Amino acid sequence: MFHNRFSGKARIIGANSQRRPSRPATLEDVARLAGVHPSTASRSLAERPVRISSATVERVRAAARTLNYRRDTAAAALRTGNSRLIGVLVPRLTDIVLATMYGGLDAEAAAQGYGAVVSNGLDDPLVRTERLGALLARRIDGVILADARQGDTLADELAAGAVPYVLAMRTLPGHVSVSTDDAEGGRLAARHLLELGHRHVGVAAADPLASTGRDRTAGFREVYAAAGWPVPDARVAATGFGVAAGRRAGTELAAVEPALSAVFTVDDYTAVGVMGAMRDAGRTVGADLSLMGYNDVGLGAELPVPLTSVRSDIDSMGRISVALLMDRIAGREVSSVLLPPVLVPRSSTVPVRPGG
Amino acid sequence: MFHNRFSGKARIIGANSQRRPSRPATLEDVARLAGVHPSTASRSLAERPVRISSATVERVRAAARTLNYRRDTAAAALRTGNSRLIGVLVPRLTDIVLATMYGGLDAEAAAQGYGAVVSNGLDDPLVRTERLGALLARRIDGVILADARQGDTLADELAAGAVPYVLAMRTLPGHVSVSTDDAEGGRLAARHLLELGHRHVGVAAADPLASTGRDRTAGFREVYAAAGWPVPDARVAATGFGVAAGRRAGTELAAVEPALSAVFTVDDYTAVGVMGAMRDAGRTVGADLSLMGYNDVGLGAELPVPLTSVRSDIDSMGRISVALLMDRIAGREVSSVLLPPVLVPRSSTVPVRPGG
DNA sequence: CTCCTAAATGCAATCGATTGCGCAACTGCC
DNA sequence: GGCAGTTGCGCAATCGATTGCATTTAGGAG
Repeated sequence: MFHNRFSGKARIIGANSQRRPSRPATLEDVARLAGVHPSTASRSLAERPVRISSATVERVRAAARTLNYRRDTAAAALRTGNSRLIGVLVPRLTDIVLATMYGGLDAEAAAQGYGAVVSNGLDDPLVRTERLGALLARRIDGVILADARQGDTLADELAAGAVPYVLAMRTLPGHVSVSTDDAEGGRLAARHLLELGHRHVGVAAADPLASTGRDRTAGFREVYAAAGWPVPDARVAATGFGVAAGRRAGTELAAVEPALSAVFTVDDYTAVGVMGAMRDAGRTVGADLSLMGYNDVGLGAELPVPLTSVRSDIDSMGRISVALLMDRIAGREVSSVLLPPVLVPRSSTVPVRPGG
Repeated sequence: MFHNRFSGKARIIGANSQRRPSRPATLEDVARLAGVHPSTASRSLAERPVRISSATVERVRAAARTLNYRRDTAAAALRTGNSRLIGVLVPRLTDIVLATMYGGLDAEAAAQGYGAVVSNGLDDPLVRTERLGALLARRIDGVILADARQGDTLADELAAGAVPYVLAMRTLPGHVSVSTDDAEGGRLAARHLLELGHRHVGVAAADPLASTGRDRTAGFREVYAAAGWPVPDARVAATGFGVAAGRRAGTELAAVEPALSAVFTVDDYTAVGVMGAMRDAGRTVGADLSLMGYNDVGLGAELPVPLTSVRSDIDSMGRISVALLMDRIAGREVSSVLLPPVLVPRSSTVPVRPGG
């Protein structure tokens, strides 16, 4: 909560007021100006007017233009039952991957004449439920759930309810979702490190209840196990997503004996945290330690030691989520979509040292 | 635009449909169950019911609870003229500073019973106008403009219009805003580098049309000029915000002769780009080059060479913006707020080398 | 010139919540 | 017991856009 608005040393400068002029034009104003009945005006303003002479359509549209008319979405929503709003639930927008996805999502929604409302669920069940409730109260036409976790009941509640939805980013069995092929991404990472000769490796698995963390880790371990070098639980640190969590994971993994020659982190930001911890432990990424990230956020390439990562088209993920949701709103059948991952090798991964 | 939804190698898996059950309860349903008139039910459900017996209030609220009633915001908006929605315009949410601000903003808005709708303006006048139009069509109760730039007419249009607004993050003369004291932040940075003995320094100024970039740069140069070591334009690279822009700035600044001993970057992300370019130019941050950022995003501390930065309470900035906007919506006079910046020294800044 | 059909438009109800006004019942006071 | 003032609640209008149905107009056929 926010109590003392001006706590600390925040300074207040200047002052200002603002005038509040006339009300916006209504459909009736437009109709009057065009000399027709409001219903005719309404039909003329439809995307594809039916049974209205083109002359009238033009006259009405001209009137609307001169009056700077904009349809009142609240009134339209009340009448039609469609708010042309979609709700989006993410863990946190400060995660650049989610923010990128939301960028694509927002643009696509706007292109379809929809608005998007995002809320940070903070991976907290109470907050999530509360926020979803607020979205539902707005008679949202659909929901994109980007913060699903295993054991999550919210998705099931949505499935049982009246509101169309799709999952994004993270999957959940039995629900339609748009995500990257995380298991395959994990395999790509594993093959890359194997090719460099790494046998004794660790994983910073972030959140095992999120399909992203779980599947990337699973794909990675699967390949290593098949190659005869299984990765035991002791070398998998599941501390959560984010820089701070990565630091904890790095600290855990730095303590493994004998020392790991490479670490796969299921998220670039988390990888930065791992990097920090490893530095403090005296390891040098790109020299005596190979480090991989995931998602290829723009920043990784500019790090002092550029970070090897696995990339997917996250912007498209947002756009496709919207497209799928639109299909669902229209009552069409939809199927889950998996986006292909691509390995992006950089200098943070190097061949294993003799004896590593 | 989004054309071929399943371009590339995206895979489609499974299939799923969703049932669409009964409509949500209306106020009339609640009234009927409670045995009162809808108007009475409406009054009973108000935050502070007036002229209604407490017994009736209880009965109505119980009915609402059992029916799982949620007020239809579209209908309420139509009747009252208040949508209880605020619009937010940012350059891009992938900027973690903006995303952080939005986090605070969103939480505070929710606490006040409002919803927030964000749009990415992309610093593109056309996109911004279009998006703001879409927000206005939703009869937004207010706007928080976080992407103001010098010469911007959008803010003036808002001031002339009927919709209350406040600027956030960036300031503009004559408009109420909530921002950090950027000039002071620039001065803090300058004093820090001066104390370390740096005389021959450069600035990565990002976007000079954004008050953040401009004021931080100005404050910095002001202190250096006063100390007798003015920073000429040739040592100020204004290439924009972001990692890629930072790389361009870094390339420019790396070419300065004689070599700079320190660089102040007005944004942490941009600083990462500068870092990358400097690495490629053979410079080592924290050794033969001191580098400063701004905003202190969580990541800076975990970089291989932890980044010295200037921090402000960005989350509060979002919350205060909402509080000010609420005041304005209520017709109260409001004043701009400046948040104090704090220097956070880390190892990317070191004393100047002899002869530097 | 009349009749029929189709095209163009008007009429009025409707979505769900809010609120000014009015009526009835009740309280308190002299 | 009567009157003023209060309290609790119902009535009906209203916000702005949409849409099924009715009505008018135009055009073509016979």
